[in-house]
This record gives sequence, structure tokens and C-alpha cells, in this order.
Amino acid sequence: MPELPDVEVFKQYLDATALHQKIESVDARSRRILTGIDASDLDSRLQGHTFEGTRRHGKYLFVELDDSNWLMLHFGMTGSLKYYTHSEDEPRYTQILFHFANGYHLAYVMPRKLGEVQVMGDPDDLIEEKGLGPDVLTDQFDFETFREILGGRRGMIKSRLMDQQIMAGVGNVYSDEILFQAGVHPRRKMGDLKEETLERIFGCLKEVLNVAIAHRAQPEQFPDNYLTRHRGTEHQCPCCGGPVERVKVAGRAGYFCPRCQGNGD
DNA sequence: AATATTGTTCAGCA
DNA sequence: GTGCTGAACAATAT
Repeated sequence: MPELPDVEVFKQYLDATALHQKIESVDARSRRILTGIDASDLDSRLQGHTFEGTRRHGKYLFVELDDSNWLMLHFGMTGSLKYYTHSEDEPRYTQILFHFANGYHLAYVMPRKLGEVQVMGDPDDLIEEKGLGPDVLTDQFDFETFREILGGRRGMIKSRLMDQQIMAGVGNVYSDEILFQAGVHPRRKMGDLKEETLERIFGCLKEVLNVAIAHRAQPEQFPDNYLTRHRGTEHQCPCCGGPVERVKVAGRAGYFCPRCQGNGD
């Protein structure tokens, strides 16, 4: 479930591994993941170049090349990265393999082929093309901005938090956690939220994403009072011990505690 | 064998 | 225009 924290961890992982390594070749095995470029063009455009830096916007990762082009990686619902040296360590479902001159390989792994990869001149063009809202983890994304971009919005709070065109980065799992920490019911209507509640949601948004990143987006490592480890019915709320319930919002299954998030004024 | 996942996009509708 | 629902996409687990 690569949402903002997961992608941030991939960014840090790529920064710590594949930067400045000369690319010998690129092996793209699934053309449906590539947008606007075919496998052999990808190979020839990256061959001999190096990754020099990275940038993240919401759930999108951009890798800067030494010729000022950028490689965009989106991880869909199931993507991840793995850097390794021994070929027997190649993960299953590797869709794209970057081979480096130092003998290492970077695998773009994607069991469901619902990701997207492309090469572009400027990440901002992609952000504009997709109509993405501001990245929620930047300093510029403060409470004023949050309140402003939600101003006049209707519908359910969970839907709005997950809308990438309003704000980029929050998906199904983390919207549940943010609302759980804020004590707000996922189906609460925007218009029913008091200023004070909105402020609390904003605080929890920043807090939850930062905590998740600090724990390398591994739910098992999250604090005891986090809901993410207890997603699913048959689970108990970590705070009150009551049953976790399932609710459908924006076509997705959300989980919440009706006692702790009963109304969420 | 049918169903749920998981993010994005798009069609159809209120 | 806004927002909701459901479908499609791939492939796996239950």
C-alpha cells in the first residue's frame, strides 16, 4: 500500500543505495507499466547515466538523472524497490531491473502491474498534468493551506483526505489512521467539522505520516495506540478494546472504532 | 468458484 | 462544477 510514508521510505532507500552508480542497462519486462516510452528506449536513454538525486510529491517518486531528465516511479497498490547484488536475490514480480556497473541491481517490484513509470524533463509537468494538490508533508503545507484548500468542500472527510487533487500523499490506510488518531468518524461530512476539529485532523495528519516514516512505514513498528496494526474486522480497538468496524468510503474499505470515533464533533 | 485487495482513472448519475 | 458509486486494470490470497 504505497502511500506517502512508503514512497518516502523508497526515496530514502534509493538515496542510500543506487545514487551515483553508473547504469549499465535497464531491463523493462512489462510494457504496460511504461508510459510514453518503450523498453528499449528506456534502456538507451538511461544507459551510461547515473541517478543523481530524488524528489517526492505525494505518492510519486522522481529520480533525477545526470542529464537533467527525470525518471518517474509510481508504485500503484503493490510496488516496492529492492537493491541487491546476487542474482538469486532477484525478487519475484520484478517488472523493471536497473543494472549498475558496480554489480548491483535495483528492482522495481510490482506483483500487480498497476504502477507507472516514465521519463520526463520536469516533474512539475507531471504534477500539473495529474492535477495533484500540494504534498502534505512540506512545510508550506500548513494549517492555513489545509483549511483553505478544504474551504467550501463537501462530502466525507475521509474522501477529501484521500483526494490527490486536493492534497497529495494520503491514501486509504493512512486516512483511517489519521481519523482514528483525531477521533473523527470517516464518514463525517466536511460541513459538520468545527474549526477546532479540522485543526486536530491537520495535526494528526502530520504526526501520523511522520511517525510512519520514522518507523520505515512498517505497521508492526507503529505505536501501540495505532489502528493500522488492527485493520480488519475481528480486531479490537487498541484504545477501548471494542470491535473495529468496516465502512465503505470512496469505493474503499475503511476501518474505524465506532466508540472512539463515534461522532468526532 | 466467487470475492476482496490496493491506487488511479473514467463513466454515469444526483 | 462537485461528489458519489461502480467498473476496469493485474494477479494473488482466502
